[in-house]
Amino acid sequence: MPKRVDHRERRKLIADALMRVAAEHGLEAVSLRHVATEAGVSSGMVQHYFRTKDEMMTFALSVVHERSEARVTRAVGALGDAPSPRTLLRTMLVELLPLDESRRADGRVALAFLAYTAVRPTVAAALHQETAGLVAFVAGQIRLAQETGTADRRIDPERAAAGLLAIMEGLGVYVLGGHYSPETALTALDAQLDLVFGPDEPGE
Amino acid sequence: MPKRVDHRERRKLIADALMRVAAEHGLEAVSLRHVATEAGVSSGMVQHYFRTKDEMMTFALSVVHERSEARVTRAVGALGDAPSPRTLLRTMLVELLPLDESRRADGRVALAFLAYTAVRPTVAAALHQETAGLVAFVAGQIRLAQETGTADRRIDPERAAAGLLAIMEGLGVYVLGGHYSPETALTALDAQLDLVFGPDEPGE
DNA sequence: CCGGTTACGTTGCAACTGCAATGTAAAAGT
DNA sequence: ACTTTTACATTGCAGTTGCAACGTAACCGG
Repeated sequence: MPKRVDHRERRKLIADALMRVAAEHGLEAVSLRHVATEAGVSSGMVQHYFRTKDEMMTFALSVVHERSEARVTRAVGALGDAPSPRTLLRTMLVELLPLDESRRADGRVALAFLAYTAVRPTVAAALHQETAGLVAFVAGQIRLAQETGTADRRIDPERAAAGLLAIMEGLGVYVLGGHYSPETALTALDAQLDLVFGPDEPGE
Repeated sequence: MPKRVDHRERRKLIADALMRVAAEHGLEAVSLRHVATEAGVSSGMVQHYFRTKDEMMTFALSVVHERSEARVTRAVGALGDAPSPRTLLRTMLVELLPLDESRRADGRVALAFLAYTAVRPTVAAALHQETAGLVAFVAGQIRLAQETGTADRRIDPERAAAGLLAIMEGLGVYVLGGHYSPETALTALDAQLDLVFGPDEPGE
Protein backbone atom coordinates (compact mmCIF):
# COMPACT_ATOMS: atom_id res chain seq x y z
CA MET A 1 0.00 0.00 0.00
CA PRO A 2 1.79 3.10 -1.16
CA LYS A 3 1.10 6.69 -0.22
CA ARG A 4 -1.85 6.24 2.09
CA VAL A 5 -4.27 9.18 1.98
CA ASP A 6 -7.61 9.59 3.63
CA HIS A 7 -9.83 9.17 0.67
CA ARG A 8 -12.97 10.49 2.30
CA GLU A 9 -11.19 13.55 3.58
CA ARG A 10 -9.94 14.53 0.14
CA ARG A 11 -13.33 14.00 -1.36
CA LYS A 12 -14.88 16.22 1.28
CA LEU A 13 -12.25 18.86 0.61
CA ILE A 14 -13.24 18.85 -3.03
CA ALA A 15 -16.95 18.73 -2.25
CA ASP A 16 -16.56 21.74 0.01
CA ALA A 17 -14.97 23.67 -2.80
CA LEU A 18 -17.79 22.60 -5.07
CA MET A 19 -20.34 23.88 -2.62
CA ARG A 20 -18.55 27.19 -2.31
CA VAL A 21 -18.63 27.59 -6.07
CA ALA A 22 -22.25 26.51 -6.29
CA ALA A 23 -23.33 28.82 -3.48
CA GLU A 24 -21.73 31.79 -5.15
CA HIS A 25 -22.33 31.25 -8.85
CA GLY A 26 -24.86 28.45 -9.07
CA LEU A 27 -24.50 24.82 -10.02
CA GLU A 28 -24.04 25.56 -13.69
CA ALA A 29 -20.75 27.25 -12.83
CA VAL A 30 -19.48 24.00 -11.33
CA SER A 31 -16.82 22.52 -13.58
CA LEU A 32 -13.89 20.26 -12.87
CA ARG A 33 -11.34 23.00 -13.33
CA HIS A 34 -13.34 25.62 -11.47
CA VAL A 35 -13.80 23.36 -8.47
CA ALA A 36 -10.17 22.36 -8.62
CA THR A 37 -8.85 25.92 -8.51
CA GLU A 38 -11.32 26.80 -5.77
CA ALA A 39 -10.00 23.86 -3.78
CA GLY A 40 -6.45 24.86 -4.61
CA VAL A 41 -5.63 21.58 -6.28
CA SER A 42 -5.05 20.41 -9.83
CA SER A 43 -7.91 19.30 -11.96
CA GLY A 44 -6.12 16.01 -12.35
CA MET A 45 -6.53 15.35 -8.67
CA VAL A 46 -10.24 16.00 -8.83
CA GLN A 47 -10.42 13.47 -11.60
CA HIS A 48 -8.46 11.05 -9.50
CA TYR A 49 -11.03 11.12 -6.72
CA PHE A 50 -14.08 11.38 -8.93
CA ARG A 51 -13.94 9.48 -12.15
CA THR A 52 -16.81 11.44 -13.57
CA LYS A 53 -18.43 14.77 -12.86
CA ASP A 54 -21.71 13.13 -12.02
CA GLU A 55 -19.98 11.06 -9.34
CA MET A 56 -18.66 14.27 -7.85
CA MET A 57 -22.08 15.90 -7.92
CA THR A 58 -23.73 12.94 -6.27
CA PHE A 59 -21.14 12.89 -3.53
CA ALA A 60 -21.52 16.61 -2.94
CA LEU A 61 -25.26 16.16 -2.70
CA SER A 62 -24.80 13.58 0.02
CA VAL A 63 -22.43 15.90 1.87
CA VAL A 64 -25.03 18.66 1.82
CA HIS A 65 -27.51 16.37 3.50
CA GLU A 66 -25.05 15.05 6.03
CA ARG A 67 -24.22 18.60 6.94
CA SER A 68 -27.76 19.75 7.55
CA GLU A 69 -28.50 16.53 9.40
CA ALA A 70 -25.54 17.14 11.66
CA ARG A 71 -26.72 20.68 12.21
CA VAL A 72 -30.14 19.51 13.26
CA THR A 73 -28.95 16.79 15.61
CA ARG A 74 -26.58 19.22 17.27
CA ALA A 75 -29.25 21.83 17.80
CA VAL A 76 -31.73 19.28 19.04
CA GLY A 77 -29.13 17.72 21.28
CA ALA A 78 -28.52 21.10 22.90
CA LEU A 79 -32.15 21.19 23.99
CA GLY A 80 -31.60 18.93 26.95
CA ASP A 81 -33.29 15.75 27.95
CA ALA A 82 -36.97 15.66 27.16
CA PRO A 83 -38.01 18.68 25.15
CA SER A 84 -41.66 19.07 24.30
CA PRO A 85 -42.59 17.95 20.80
CA ARG A 86 -43.33 21.49 19.80
CA THR A 87 -40.00 22.82 21.00
CA LEU A 88 -38.20 19.95 19.35
CA LEU A 89 -39.93 20.45 16.02
CA ARG A 90 -39.47 24.17 16.11
CA THR A 91 -35.78 23.82 16.80
CA MET A 92 -35.43 21.35 14.02
CA LEU A 93 -37.36 23.35 11.43
CA VAL A 94 -35.69 26.62 12.34
CA GLU A 95 -32.33 24.96 11.91
CA LEU A 96 -33.31 23.96 8.39
CA LEU A 97 -34.29 27.50 7.44
CA PRO A 98 -31.68 29.67 5.70
CA LEU A 99 -31.67 32.36 8.35
CA ASP A 100 -27.98 33.18 8.62
CA GLU A 101 -25.34 33.48 5.95
CA SER A 102 -23.89 30.02 6.48
CA ARG A 103 -27.26 28.38 6.20
CA ARG A 104 -28.08 30.59 3.25
CA ALA A 105 -25.07 29.25 1.41
CA ASP A 106 -26.08 25.69 2.16
CA GLY A 107 -29.61 26.51 1.16
CA ARG A 108 -28.58 27.89 -2.19
CA VAL A 109 -26.69 24.72 -2.91
CA ALA A 110 -29.58 22.58 -1.75
CA LEU A 111 -31.97 24.54 -3.94
CA ALA A 112 -29.69 24.15 -6.92
CA PHE A 113 -29.52 20.43 -6.31
CA LEU A 114 -33.27 20.31 -6.01
CA ALA A 115 -33.61 21.64 -9.51
CA TYR A 116 -30.77 19.38 -10.60
CA THR A 117 -32.34 16.19 -9.28
CA ALA A 118 -35.78 17.15 -10.57
CA VAL A 119 -34.42 16.41 -14.03
CA ARG A 120 -32.35 13.37 -13.02
CA PRO A 121 -34.83 11.08 -11.28
CA THR A 122 -32.29 8.34 -10.60
CA VAL A 123 -30.22 10.63 -8.40
CA ALA A 124 -33.27 11.71 -6.47
CA ALA A 125 -34.30 8.24 -5.38
CA ALA A 126 -32.12 8.28 -2.27
CA LEU A 127 -33.75 11.49 -1.11
CA HIS A 128 -37.24 10.04 -1.11
CA GLN A 129 -36.52 7.72 1.78
CA GLU A 130 -34.96 10.54 3.70
CA THR A 131 -37.98 12.77 3.29
CA ALA A 132 -40.30 9.91 4.14
CA GLY A 133 -38.32 9.32 7.33
CA LEU A 134 -38.57 12.99 8.20
CA VAL A 135 -42.31 13.03 7.70
CA ALA A 136 -42.69 9.94 9.87
CA PHE A 137 -40.62 11.48 12.62
CA VAL A 138 -42.53 14.75 12.61
CA ALA A 139 -45.81 12.87 12.54
CA GLY A 140 -44.66 10.84 15.52
CA GLN A 141 -43.91 13.98 17.48
CA ILE A 142 -47.30 15.43 16.67
CA ARG A 143 -48.99 12.22 17.71
CA LEU A 144 -47.03 12.30 20.94
CA ALA A 145 -48.19 15.83 21.62
CA GLN A 146 -51.77 14.80 20.94
CA GLU A 147 -51.53 12.00 23.46
CA THR A 148 -50.20 14.33 26.12
CA GLY A 149 -52.90 16.82 25.31
CA THR A 150 -50.69 19.57 23.92
CA ALA A 151 -52.01 19.38 20.40
CA ASP A 152 -55.41 19.38 18.79
CA ARG A 153 -56.57 15.76 18.48
CA ARG A 154 -58.71 16.42 15.46
CA ILE A 155 -55.61 16.97 13.38
CA ASP A 156 -54.28 14.15 11.28
CA PRO A 157 -50.60 13.78 12.25
CA GLU A 158 -49.39 12.60 8.86
CA ARG A 159 -51.00 15.45 6.99
CA ALA A 160 -49.89 18.02 9.52
CA ALA A 161 -46.35 16.66 9.31
CA ALA A 162 -46.35 16.81 5.54
CA GLY A 163 -47.67 20.34 5.78
CA LEU A 164 -45.09 21.43 8.31
CA LEU A 165 -42.22 20.17 6.22
CA ALA A 166 -43.69 21.67 3.09
CA ILE A 167 -44.10 25.04 4.74
CA MET A 168 -40.53 24.88 5.96
CA GLU A 169 -39.33 24.12 2.46
CA GLY A 170 -41.46 26.83 0.94
CA LEU A 171 -40.36 29.41 3.47
CA GLY A 172 -36.77 28.44 2.82
CA VAL A 173 -37.22 28.88 -0.89
CA TYR A 174 -38.86 32.26 -0.47
CA VAL A 175 -36.19 33.47 1.92
CA LEU A 176 -33.47 32.37 -0.47
CA GLY A 177 -35.20 34.14 -3.30
CA GLY A 178 -35.42 37.24 -1.17
CA HIS A 179 -39.20 37.26 -1.32
CA TYR A 180 -39.63 36.78 2.41
CA SER A 181 -37.49 38.27 5.12
CA PRO A 182 -36.12 35.91 7.76
CA GLU A 183 -38.49 37.47 10.26
CA THR A 184 -41.49 36.84 8.05
CA ALA A 185 -40.44 33.23 7.67
CA LEU A 186 -40.02 32.79 11.41
CA THR A 187 -43.38 34.29 12.28
CA ALA A 188 -45.06 32.25 9.55
CA LEU A 189 -43.46 29.13 10.95
CA ASP A 190 -44.57 29.98 14.45
CA ALA A 191 -48.07 30.73 13.23
CA GLN A 192 -48.13 27.31 11.67
CA LEU A 193 -46.99 25.71 14.91
CA ASP A 194 -49.75 27.62 16.64
CA LEU A 195 -52.23 26.14 14.23
CA VAL A 196 -51.04 22.62 14.91
CA PHE A 197 -50.30 22.80 18.62
CA GLY A 198 -52.60 25.60 19.60
CA PRO A 199 -51.30 28.99 20.71
CA ASP A 200 -49.66 29.90 23.99
CA GLU A 201 -46.79 27.53 24.62
CA PRO A 202 -43.43 29.35 24.83
CA GLY A 203 -41.66 29.36 21.51
CA GLU A 204 -38.07 28.80 22.46
CA MET B 1 -40.64 49.25 -42.56
CA PRO B 2 -39.74 46.05 -44.35
CA LYS B 3 -40.80 42.50 -43.70
CA ARG B 4 -43.12 42.95 -40.78
CA VAL B 5 -43.06 40.08 -38.33
CA ASP B 6 -44.77 39.77 -34.99
CA HIS B 7 -41.82 40.24 -32.75
CA ARG B 8 -43.52 39.04 -29.62
CA GLU B 9 -44.79 35.93 -31.32
CA ARG B 10 -41.34 34.87 -32.47
CA ARG B 11 -39.91 35.51 -29.06
CA LYS B 12 -42.59 33.37 -27.50
CA LEU B 13 -41.90 30.63 -29.99
CA ILE B 14 -38.27 30.62 -28.94
CA ALA B 15 -39.12 30.89 -25.26
CA ASP B 16 -41.42 27.90 -25.59
CA ALA B 17 -38.59 25.89 -27.04
CA LEU B 18 -36.35 27.04 -24.22
CA MET B 19 -38.89 25.86 -21.69
CA ARG B 20 -39.18 22.50 -23.35
CA VAL B 21 -35.44 22.06 -23.17
CA ALA B 22 -35.30 23.27 -19.59
CA ALA B 23 -38.15 21.03 -18.49
CA GLU B 24 -36.48 17.99 -19.97
CA HIS B 25 -32.80 18.51 -19.30
CA GLY B 26 -32.59 21.38 -16.86
CA LEU B 27 -31.61 25.00 -17.33
CA GLU B 28 -27.93 24.20 -17.68
CA ALA B 29 -28.73 22.42 -20.92
CA VAL B 30 -30.15 25.63 -22.34
CA SER B 31 -27.85 27.00 -24.99
CA LEU B 32 -28.48 29.16 -28.02
CA ARG B 33 -27.99 26.32 -30.45
CA HIS B 34 -29.90 23.79 -28.41
CA VAL B 35 -32.88 26.08 -28.09
CA ALA B 36 -32.66 26.95 -31.75
CA THR B 37 -32.78 23.33 -32.93
CA GLU B 38 -35.59 22.60 -30.50
CA ALA B 39 -37.52 25.50 -31.97
CA GLY B 40 -36.63 24.36 -35.47
CA VAL B 41 -34.92 27.59 -36.39
CA SER B 42 -31.37 28.70 -36.92
CA SER B 43 -29.26 29.91 -34.04
CA GLY B 44 -28.82 33.12 -35.93
CA MET B 45 -32.51 33.81 -35.65
CA VAL B 46 -32.40 33.32 -31.92
CA GLN B 47 -29.63 35.82 -31.78
CA HIS B 48 -31.66 38.17 -33.88
CA TYR B 49 -34.49 38.23 -31.36
CA PHE B 50 -32.34 38.08 -28.25
CA ARG B 51 -29.09 39.94 -28.39
CA THR B 52 -27.77 38.10 -25.39
CA LYS B 53 -28.52 34.83 -23.68
CA ASP B 54 -29.42 36.59 -20.47
CA GLU B 55 -32.04 38.59 -22.33
CA MET B 56 -33.51 35.34 -23.57
CA MET B 57 -33.53 33.84 -20.10
CA THR B 58 -35.18 36.88 -18.60
CA PHE B 59 -37.87 36.87 -21.24
CA ALA B 60 -38.51 33.16 -20.74
CA LEU B 61 -38.83 33.75 -17.04
CA SER B 62 -41.46 36.36 -17.65
CA VAL B 63 -43.31 34.00 -19.96
CA VAL B 64 -43.37 31.33 -17.27
CA HIS B 65 -45.05 33.74 -14.94
CA GLU B 66 -47.49 35.02 -17.49
CA ARG B 67 -48.47 31.46 -18.25
CA SER B 68 -49.20 30.46 -14.68
CA GLU B 69 -50.97 33.74 -14.12
CA ALA B 70 -53.17 33.08 -17.10
CA ARG B 71 -53.82 29.59 -15.85
CA VAL B 72 -54.95 30.89 -12.50
CA THR B 73 -57.19 33.63 -13.85
CA ARG B 74 -58.82 31.17 -16.20
CA ALA B 75 -59.50 28.65 -13.45
CA VAL B 76 -60.76 31.32 -11.10
CA GLY B 77 -62.87 32.84 -13.81
CA ALA B 78 -64.54 29.49 -14.36
CA LEU B 79 -65.75 29.55 -10.78
CA GLY B 80 -68.63 31.84 -11.46
CA ASP B 81 -69.60 35.11 -9.91
CA ALA B 82 -68.89 35.28 -6.22
CA PRO B 83 -67.01 32.25 -5.03
CA SER B 84 -66.28 31.95 -1.34
CA PRO B 85 -62.77 33.01 -0.35
CA ARG B 86 -61.87 29.45 0.51
CA THR B 87 -63.00 28.08 -2.82
CA LEU B 88 -61.24 30.86 -4.63
CA LEU B 89 -57.98 30.34 -2.79
CA ARG B 90 -58.13 26.60 -3.16
CA THR B 91 -58.71 26.85 -6.87
CA MET B 92 -55.86 29.25 -7.21
CA LEU B 93 -53.39 27.25 -5.16
CA VAL B 94 -54.33 23.96 -6.76
CA GLU B 95 -53.75 25.51 -10.13
CA LEU B 96 -50.23 26.46 -9.08
CA LEU B 97 -49.40 22.93 -7.98
CA PRO B 98 -47.63 20.64 -10.48
CA LEU B 99 -50.35 18.01 -10.50
CA ASP B 100 -50.50 17.09 -14.17
CA GLU B 101 -47.75 16.68 -16.70
CA SER B 102 -48.17 20.07 -18.28
CA ARG B 103 -47.95 21.81 -14.95
CA ARG B 104 -45.07 19.55 -13.96
CA ALA B 105 -43.12 20.78 -16.95
CA ASP B 106 -43.85 24.38 -16.06
CA GLY B 107 -42.96 23.66 -12.47
CA ARG B 108 -39.61 22.18 -13.36
CA VAL B 109 -38.78 25.28 -15.34
CA ALA B 110 -39.95 27.53 -12.54
CA LEU B 111 -37.88 25.59 -10.04
CA ALA B 112 -34.83 25.84 -12.24
CA PHE B 113 -35.37 29.58 -12.53
CA LEU B 114 -35.76 29.81 -8.79
CA ALA B 115 -32.29 28.39 -8.32
CA TYR B 116 -31.09 30.53 -11.19
CA THR B 117 -32.34 33.81 -9.74
CA ALA B 118 -31.17 32.91 -6.25
CA VAL B 119 -27.65 33.55 -7.50
CA ARG B 120 -28.55 36.54 -9.68
CA PRO B 121 -30.30 38.92 -7.32
CA THR B 122 -30.84 41.59 -9.95
CA VAL B 123 -33.06 39.32 -12.02
CA ALA B 124 -35.12 38.37 -8.97
CA ALA B 125 -36.17 41.90 -8.10
CA ALA B 126 -39.22 41.81 -10.34
CA LEU B 127 -40.47 38.67 -8.67
CA HIS B 128 -40.52 40.23 -5.22
CA GLN B 129 -43.31 42.59 -6.10
CA GLU B 130 -45.28 39.79 -7.63
CA THR B 131 -45.00 37.63 -4.53
CA ALA B 132 -45.85 40.57 -2.33
CA GLY B 133 -48.94 41.19 -4.40
CA LEU B 134 -49.93 37.57 -4.11
CA VAL B 135 -49.55 37.61 -0.35
CA ALA B 136 -51.64 40.74 -0.11
CA PHE B 137 -54.36 39.22 -2.26
CA VAL B 138 -54.50 36.01 -0.24
CA ALA B 139 -54.48 37.97 3.00
CA GLY B 140 -57.37 40.04 1.70
CA GLN B 141 -59.39 36.93 0.96
CA ILE B 142 -58.72 35.56 4.41
CA ARG B 143 -59.73 38.85 5.98
CA LEU B 144 -62.89 38.80 3.95
CA ALA B 145 -63.68 35.31 5.17
CA GLN B 146 -63.11 36.41 8.73
CA GLU B 147 -65.55 39.27 8.35
CA THR B 148 -68.22 36.98 7.00
CA GLY B 149 -67.56 34.53 9.80
CA THR B 150 -66.19 31.69 7.67
CA ALA B 151 -62.69 31.82 9.10
CA ASP B 152 -61.18 31.88 12.55
CA ARG B 153 -60.82 35.52 13.60
CA ARG B 154 -57.87 34.85 15.87
CA ILE B 155 -55.70 34.17 12.84
CA ASP B 156 -53.50 36.91 11.51
CA PRO B 157 -54.35 37.20 7.81
CA GLU B 158 -50.90 38.27 6.67
CA ARG B 159 -49.15 35.41 8.41
CA ALA B 160 -51.70 32.88 7.30
CA ALA B 161 -51.36 34.13 3.73
CA ALA B 162 -47.58 33.88 3.85
CA GLY B 163 -47.92 30.40 5.28
CA LEU B 164 -50.43 29.33 2.68
CA LEU B 165 -48.23 30.44 -0.18
CA ALA B 166 -45.17 28.90 1.38
CA ILE B 167 -46.92 25.58 1.83
CA MET B 168 -48.03 25.68 -1.77
CA GLU B 169 -44.49 26.33 -2.89
CA GLY B 170 -43.08 23.63 -0.64
CA LEU B 171 -45.64 21.09 -1.75
CA GLY B 172 -44.86 21.95 -5.34
CA VAL B 173 -41.18 21.43 -4.77
CA TYR B 174 -41.73 18.11 -3.06
CA VAL B 175 -44.07 16.88 -5.75
CA LEU B 176 -41.57 17.86 -8.42
CA GLY B 177 -38.81 16.05 -6.58
CA GLY B 178 -41.05 13.02 -6.35
CA HIS B 179 -41.02 13.10 -2.58
CA TYR B 180 -44.74 13.67 -2.29
CA SER B 181 -47.43 12.20 -4.46
CA PRO B 182 -49.96 14.60 -5.97
CA GLU B 183 -52.58 13.15 -3.63
CA THR B 184 -50.44 13.81 -0.58
CA ALA B 185 -49.96 17.37 -1.71
CA LEU B 186 -53.66 17.89 -2.25
CA THR B 187 -54.67 16.50 1.13
CA ALA B 188 -51.95 18.51 2.83
CA LEU B 189 -53.22 21.63 1.12
CA ASP B 190 -56.79 20.89 2.13
CA ALA B 191 -55.67 20.19 5.68
CA GLN B 192 -54.03 23.58 5.68
CA LEU B 193 -57.18 25.23 4.41
CA ASP B 194 -59.04 23.43 7.19
CA LEU B 195 -56.64 24.92 9.69
CA VAL B 196 -57.23 28.42 8.40
CA PHE B 197 -60.92 28.30 7.57
CA GLY B 198 -62.02 25.59 9.92
CA PRO B 199 -63.19 22.18 8.68
CA ASP B 200 -66.50 21.36 7.01
CA GLU B 201 -66.98 23.65 4.05
CA PRO B 202 -67.16 21.77 0.76
CA GLY B 203 -63.76 21.49 -0.85
CA GLU B 204 -64.51 22.44 -4.38
C1' DC C 1 16.67 -2.44 -4.45
C1' DC C 2 13.05 -3.26 -7.02
C1' DG C 3 8.46 -4.11 -9.11
C1' DG C 4 4.03 -2.54 -8.11
C1' DT C 5 0.63 0.23 -6.63
C1' DT C 6 -1.17 4.59 -5.54
C1' DA C 7 -1.39 9.63 -6.02
C1' DC C 8 -1.17 12.89 -8.33
C1' DG C 9 0.28 16.73 -12.38
C1' DT C 10 0.21 17.83 -17.30
C1' DT C 11 -1.25 17.79 -21.78
C1' DG C 12 -4.33 17.17 -25.38
C1' DC C 13 -8.67 16.75 -27.71
C1' DA C 14 -13.18 16.84 -29.55
C1' DA C 15 -17.25 18.98 -28.42
C1' DC C 16 -19.55 22.77 -27.06
C1' DT C 17 -20.31 27.54 -25.47
C1' DG C 18 -21.79 32.72 -26.29
C1' DC C 19 -21.24 36.02 -29.44
C1' DA C 20 -19.46 38.98 -33.27
C1' DA C 21 -19.23 39.51 -38.08
C1' DT C 22 -20.69 39.01 -42.48
C1' DG C 23 -23.78 37.81 -46.09
C1' DT C 24 -28.25 37.77 -48.39
C1' DA C 25 -33.00 38.20 -49.46
C1' DA C 26 -37.11 40.68 -49.21
C1' DA C 27 -40.13 44.28 -48.33
C1' DA C 28 -41.19 49.13 -47.70
C1' DG C 29 -40.39 54.12 -48.51
C1' DT C 30 -38.91 57.60 -51.90
C1' DA D 1 -35.19 52.10 -59.62
C1' DC D 2 -32.82 52.77 -55.63
C1' DT D 3 -31.85 52.99 -50.96
C1' DT D 4 -32.79 51.58 -46.46
C1' DT D 5 -34.31 48.76 -43.03
C1' DT D 6 -35.54 44.45 -41.33
C1' DA D 7 -35.13 39.35 -41.04
C1' DC D 8 -32.82 36.04 -41.10
C1' DA D 9 -28.61 32.28 -42.24
C1' DT D 10 -23.76 31.09 -42.11
C1' DT D 11 -19.35 31.19 -40.55
C1' DG D 12 -15.75 31.96 -37.46
C1' DC D 13 -13.48 32.61 -33.11
C1' DA D 14 -11.80 32.52 -28.55
C1' DG D 15 -12.89 30.37 -24.46
C1' DT D 16 -14.57 26.49 -21.73
C1' DT D 17 -16.17 21.96 -21.02
C1' DG D 18 -15.60 16.76 -19.57
C1' DC D 19 -12.57 13.36 -20.03
C1' DA D 20 -8.78 10.25 -21.66
C1' DA D 21 -3.95 9.58 -21.89
C1' DC D 22 0.39 9.87 -20.33
C1' DG D 23 4.01 10.99 -17.21
C1' DT D 24 6.15 10.99 -12.72
C1' DA D 25 7.08 10.78 -7.99
C1' DA D 26 6.41 8.65 -3.67
C1' DC D 27 5.76 4.85 -0.91
C1' DC D 28 5.77 -0.10 0.40
C1' DG D 29 6.02 -5.21 0.32
C1' DG D 30 9.16 -8.37 -1.30
